Amino acid sequence: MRIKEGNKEQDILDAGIKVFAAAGFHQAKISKIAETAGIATGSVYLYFSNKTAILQRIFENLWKELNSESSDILIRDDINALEKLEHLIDLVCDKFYNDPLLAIVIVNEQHNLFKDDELIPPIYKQFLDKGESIIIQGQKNGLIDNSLSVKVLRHLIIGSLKYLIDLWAKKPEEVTMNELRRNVKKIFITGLRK
Amino acid sequence: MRIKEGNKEQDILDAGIKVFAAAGFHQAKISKIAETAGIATGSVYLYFSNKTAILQRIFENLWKELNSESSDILIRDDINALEKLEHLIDLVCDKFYNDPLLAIVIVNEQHNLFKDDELIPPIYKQFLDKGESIIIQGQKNGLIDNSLSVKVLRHLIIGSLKYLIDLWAKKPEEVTMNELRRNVKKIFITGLRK
Amino acid sequence: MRIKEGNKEQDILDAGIKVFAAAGFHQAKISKIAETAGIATGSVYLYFSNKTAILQRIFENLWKELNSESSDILIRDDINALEKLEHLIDLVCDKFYNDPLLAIVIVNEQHNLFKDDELIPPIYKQFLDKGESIIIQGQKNGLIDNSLSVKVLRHLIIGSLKYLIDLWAKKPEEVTMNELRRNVKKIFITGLRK
Amino acid sequence: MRIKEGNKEQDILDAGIKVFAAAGFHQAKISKIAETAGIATGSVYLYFSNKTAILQRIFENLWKELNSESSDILIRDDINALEKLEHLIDLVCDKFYNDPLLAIVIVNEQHNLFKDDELIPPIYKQFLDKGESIIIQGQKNGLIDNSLSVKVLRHLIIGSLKYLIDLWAKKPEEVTMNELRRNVKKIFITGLRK
DNA sequence: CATGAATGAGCTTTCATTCAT
DNA sequence: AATGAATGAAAGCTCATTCAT
Repeated sequence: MRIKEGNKEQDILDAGIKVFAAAGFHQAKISKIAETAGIATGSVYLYFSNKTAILQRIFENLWKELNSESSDILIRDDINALEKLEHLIDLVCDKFYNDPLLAIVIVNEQHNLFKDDELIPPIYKQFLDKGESIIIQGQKNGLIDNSLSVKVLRHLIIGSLKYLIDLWAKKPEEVTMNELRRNVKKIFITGLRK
Repeated sequence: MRIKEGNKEQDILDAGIKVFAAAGFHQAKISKIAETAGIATGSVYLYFSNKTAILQRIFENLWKELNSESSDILIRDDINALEKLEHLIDLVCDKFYNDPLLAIVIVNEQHNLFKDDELIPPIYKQFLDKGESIIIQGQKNGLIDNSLSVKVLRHLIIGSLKYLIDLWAKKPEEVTMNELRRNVKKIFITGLRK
Repeated sequence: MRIKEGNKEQDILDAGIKVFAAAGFHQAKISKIAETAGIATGSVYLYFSNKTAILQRIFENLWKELNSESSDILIRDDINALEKLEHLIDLVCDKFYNDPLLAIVIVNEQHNLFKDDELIPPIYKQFLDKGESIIIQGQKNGLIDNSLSVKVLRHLIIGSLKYLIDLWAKKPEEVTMNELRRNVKKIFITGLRK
Repeated sequence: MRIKEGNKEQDILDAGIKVFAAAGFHQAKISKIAETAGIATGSVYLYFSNKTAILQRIFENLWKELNSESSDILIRDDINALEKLEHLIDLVCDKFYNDPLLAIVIVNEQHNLFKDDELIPPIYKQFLDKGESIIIQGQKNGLIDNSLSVKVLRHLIIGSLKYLIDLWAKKPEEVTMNELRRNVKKIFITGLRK
């Protein structure tokens, strides 16, 4: 039998990121993804049940990674909540800095999954919960203004980052990742501090 | 009088907002927009050259309106830059508060236009420039930290607002517009202040 | 607007019979049906929701017609049950004699509908019921052997006719319709008589 | 010994009957047949050149068996033509009674072979010829009406049986095989007798 | 002989856009 | 201007068949 050479599943995910980033989810053709991955169209369906499943897995992998790495931040007791938030921002910025195409896909195509609640990987919600728990911790310790809504805050931070990262990924000449990172931290940390 | 024709064009735009908000740009059918507007499918093409043109006009109209109203804020000399920014945030919040469906469309479908630079209405860039000039003014007057990047800031504010407004439009029971507005102001104004 | 010329729905049904007869339901391509009907592929879907719906309508139309015409036979009081059966056989034979392609479709593709009970037009069951009621009448009047099962009989007659009509439609040189009709009547009527 | 290989071929045929009966020829997947047979998909092609060949062999085996067994009936001189026909009917009924799935396949999928004359196993025609020769014998001996067409008769009997057996195989609760057998014999034998 | 991953042609269905009326 | 029937290109997905191991 023909043995799987290399890791075709990963090839498809990589190709998916490229094609989704370039064309958007709906314009992306499976045949183009297959071609980019160097396999036949039909082979895509050996690894993923449909186009959405590819996008879903891209998301899942990203948040699984970020969630895992953020766990280390969460449990540290040598830094306070605001410093933890800074690390969280760094985590996200670093991830996307190393994979601009992934950034574009995440920012622009996330809503294709969010229309159907089932498609949102639970791991994503876990990641958001982590951020939320840091904010709550900060409020308890008097570092973060108690009058601020946790729900609003977590979306505010995510939203800002997403928008900026998309800007950076599409026009890296207009803003560097470090500049972006520094500004975001400055605003949020100063703004959040009581 | 041209009221009748003018109305029909507006009917299509209103229908477009409804249908785009409900189904997303790519899933939205022209036939559904026509039906919602109370006209025949083919008649849509008497007013708009294609589906994208409808979305484009929705954007243009929004930013035209916001741009026009923000002019009044910009020229006031009785308030400082930070207060002007507060008014800008109010302007945007009020607009979307009165038209949640529009909010959903703007937030989720904007990237369908941004893929092609030609499709971005110049008026949108003018609006961003207004915000930028307020920030620069604030930096000159020593109200806003000079080390912050104007370009990053303007996208940061827009991005945050967009994400939060989308949250509010889709799940108004989770967060009120006033809560949202208060939080955003608190963070940005405190964060921006030197 | 473009006005419907002719009867496109009927054109599609006629084309469907031709193509289903030649290629079988599963091999039949919608594009071929459209071509045969002289319209564009997509236009088929203005009249029928899918391929199965075309087959379904072909069946429905046939049995509607046969059911309607058999009503006249059923209510006659100048002929007995066996004579009524003879007329029923004539009815079916005449119908198919005038439309051999329809015969092939009915005989060979019926089971594509019968897999899903919902797809069987109720009118077909009504037709079978008519035949059954004639047999019961004949049994009551002592013309038909009481020991024969009505259920078996009605399927026996239908099954024989279907098989023979298919033979005739595919190889008309091997057997004439009149020969077929005469033989069927002879066997069943003599066989059924007490 | 070659038992092992012989078994595998038979496994595929048995699996084919199951899958064809359940899903129909066109919906039946080779992979499903392989799985049912307990072998790999590709292995099917070591024994059969394609999907149609499996169906073809199922037919061939059936008619080979029936043809062989009917030879014994044909040469008997202790019973007349009508009694021989009765035995032939019993033969067919018994065969299907012991293999209802086979019955379903034979009845519903036969036309997939009959579209191409080459695919019809010659042995099938030999079986029909046997039936024909019995009828001719009966006509010579004055037991069967001379005015009846041999060709029509042989198809009439086969067709009736097929349709009824399908009914029985699919809804055994509605009619027993013995009831079916009794009815068929009664009608044909009485109907055929001069 | 056996495997099952890989192939890719093929087909149904959708829908933005056109155009005859 | 208005209509809505008609168009036909386009793409997701299936699965019989192949073939490298």
